[in-house]
Amino acid sequence: MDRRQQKTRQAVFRAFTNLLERKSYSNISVQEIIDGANIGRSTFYAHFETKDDLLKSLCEEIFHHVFSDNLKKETTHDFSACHDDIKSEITHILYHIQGSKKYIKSILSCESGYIFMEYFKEYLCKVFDNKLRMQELKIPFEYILNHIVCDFTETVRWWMKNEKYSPEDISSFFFNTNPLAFNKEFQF
Amino acid sequence: MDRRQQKTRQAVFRAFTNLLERKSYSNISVQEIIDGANIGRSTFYAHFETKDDLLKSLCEEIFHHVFSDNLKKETTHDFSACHDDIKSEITHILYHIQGSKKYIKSILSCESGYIFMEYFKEYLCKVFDNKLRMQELKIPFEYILNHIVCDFTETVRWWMKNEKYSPEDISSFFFNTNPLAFNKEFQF
DNA sequence: GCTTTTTTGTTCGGTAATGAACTATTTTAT
DNA sequence: ATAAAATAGTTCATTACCGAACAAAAAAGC
Repeated sequence: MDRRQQKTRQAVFRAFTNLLERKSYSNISVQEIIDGANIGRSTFYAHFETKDDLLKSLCEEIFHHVFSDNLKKETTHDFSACHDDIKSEITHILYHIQGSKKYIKSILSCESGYIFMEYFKEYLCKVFDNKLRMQELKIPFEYILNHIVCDFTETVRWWMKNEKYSPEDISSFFFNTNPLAFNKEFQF
Repeated sequence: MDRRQQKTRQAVFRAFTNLLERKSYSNISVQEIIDGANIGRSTFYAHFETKDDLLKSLCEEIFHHVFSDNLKKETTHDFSACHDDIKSEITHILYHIQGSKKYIKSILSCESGYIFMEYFKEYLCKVFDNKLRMQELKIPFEYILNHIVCDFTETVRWWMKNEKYSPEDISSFFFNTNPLAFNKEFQF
């Protein structure tokens, strides 16, 4: 991507998250973002259609960073290594989330958090989809998937407000409260 | 000035001074500055002819900031207020120098310091020129002017290495070691 | 010495940013 | 309720930035 576009995008994202730290999403005007990013009016609209579009783009930027390795791995379909170490993969994701902490915390601090959570779940569905055990279950697979995904997103939201824990800690909490979903020995 | 030019200039100045903190002026390549500023090659040369030109521009930027109020005041030729409170004017300049401390320290840290000092003296000559008492002196006026200017620049250089002093402190040191030059009662 | 690599400085067609002007919509104030 | 002010979103001619390619000089390696 052109260096100028990259700079503009980053400037807008930075201005936007800085504003989100101080005021809620709906109270932020496009003009404030433009001023904060120190760009021209038409430049903003060349990149983003609306404020909602900006939020969506920022979420996608974050997810692309957080899940980049995982989604790449999925395309290779390395089925043998697919099920072997889910926990380390989750820990890995949590490390990336820790790296994007500043952005995520800003977004989660107000109404925009809802949008973020919904997009987050979409991505997580792809990640967990073929990680869960495939045995026939007494409970519908979609229910289990939704259960795990929601649990994970809420875990992350909680983590962002309780920063004293490491990715390993969080990973441990998550797997200890969901032993059955990833364990082939048991069944729901 | 166009917003893009402003950004580019600031990016180059920032990259340049960051480099000056880590390595000496002559060991810094134009390419390093370009990379640090994250701009295109041709963009750098659209702003600055050479590395020396960049240094000169940075000095001028600093002096414009440090002396902006004083040079403005001079154009008005407010002769009555001109001689009345030199000390507060010097203190004011020292406050501005304190504000540009980061840049100045970087430049002074190596060979580029020599260039800075020479430009600095040029500006200071204009400031002190009509501040010194105009009586006929046993010593040539130009000698006194050079004496004061050099003393002040060296004072600033010393200050940049001994940051524990306030502008008021430095101003006091300076005037206490040069009582005669500004005092109408005495003569060299 | 010589070759190779790095750095410097220039050129230019293509692209993104600019800002001012404009309309339309929403907020705020009175 | 209505006027005024702020915000949203569009358009377009102008300008700065980009990057790749180029030649030339300097530095480094052998």
